[in-house]
Amino acid sequence: MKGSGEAAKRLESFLRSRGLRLTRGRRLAVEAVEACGAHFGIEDVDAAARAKGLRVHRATIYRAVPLLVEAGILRKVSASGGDRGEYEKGLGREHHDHLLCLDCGRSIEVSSAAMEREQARLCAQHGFLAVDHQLRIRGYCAVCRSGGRPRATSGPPAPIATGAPAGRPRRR
Amino acid sequence: MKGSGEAAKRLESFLRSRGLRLTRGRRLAVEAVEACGAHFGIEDVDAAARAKGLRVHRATIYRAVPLLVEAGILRKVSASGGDRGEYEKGLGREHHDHLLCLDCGRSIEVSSAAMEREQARLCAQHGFLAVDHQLRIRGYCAVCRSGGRPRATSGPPAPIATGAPAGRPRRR
DNA sequence: GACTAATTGCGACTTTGTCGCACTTCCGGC
DNA sequence: GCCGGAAGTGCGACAAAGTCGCAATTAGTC
Repeated sequence: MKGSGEAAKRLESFLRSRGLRLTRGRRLAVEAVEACGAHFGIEDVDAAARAKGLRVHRATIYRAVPLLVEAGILRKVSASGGDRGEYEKGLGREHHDHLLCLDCGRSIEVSSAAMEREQARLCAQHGFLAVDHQLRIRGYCAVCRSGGRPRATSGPPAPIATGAPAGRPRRR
Repeated sequence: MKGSGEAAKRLESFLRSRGLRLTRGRRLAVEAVEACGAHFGIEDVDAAARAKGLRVHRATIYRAVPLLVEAGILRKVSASGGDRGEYEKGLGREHHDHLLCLDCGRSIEVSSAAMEREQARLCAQHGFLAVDHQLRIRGYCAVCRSGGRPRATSGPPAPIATGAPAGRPRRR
């Protein structure tokens, strides 16, 4: 329950550097985010806040999250389908890509120096200045391929996850 | 205006193989898609259909498009921000990745065998069976970097595009 | 041509996200 | 410590993107 330290500090200095205010809403947003799993959407942050008894309005979260991204506390990703806005914590974690299992919904994080190099080469070749990038490979994970696990189809979404809160797969 | 041939044929055999029907709605959806640019959303398909005087309901398009994806006629991508569902034609075009310019909004298609190889290696290493993948690098294109073009910020979205219909950038 | 299950059209509804605006709170100055 | 003004919040209304149930229609089959 303590560890918000770093993120909070980062937020504060970011806000200061931009002449923005460190407010209750923004602090609570960070707290709520801390309580989220590996990948989450804004609705999850909202839910986490509510679960912790923090009173912040949805609109405030929507307004705070982009700041957290700018501050480097969060990263915007589209780990799953890529439809709704999704985020992951970005502090103290190096860049990684995602292998997304279409069966159990799990998302495996991987990273490859060779890949990074190749991307850099591609960019250079096109005179493109990269800011960030995102690779998502969809397919079937080793566990599901060997059929050793309950499928997402018909049944609970397979509890084993990168660390997500509880239920990402729900949609309506 | 003629060329729907291939896609239509593909759709037909796909539907047949799945015991689904080749209906008016699905045919019109393909036609409308043909009229779209390189990257488009479902609303664009709808608009294209309307523009061609084809009467298809939005819901029908929403139902048809996933089939077109399954049939390999379309590919789902999140070329731009990655928020709303976006698609591109997938027929007869080999896989490519996207360099997305944050300034002019253009999306440059690139492909790299080395990258594909590295991805395959990564998957193998994790026992992951890839179905498809998507790499998106965001940053600034050569044109914008040299400052030679009107910026998206304040002003029309830079007409030079990968071939998109007309107005993707609009939101609300 | 008749039959039947798949599909469509339609509108209502949900979800996700944004906006304007009055009220509150932060924070630098005194 | 208190003040003042601007930044930020809460709120509800709204917009866009998607989905759903259902009656009417239609593609295929016999």
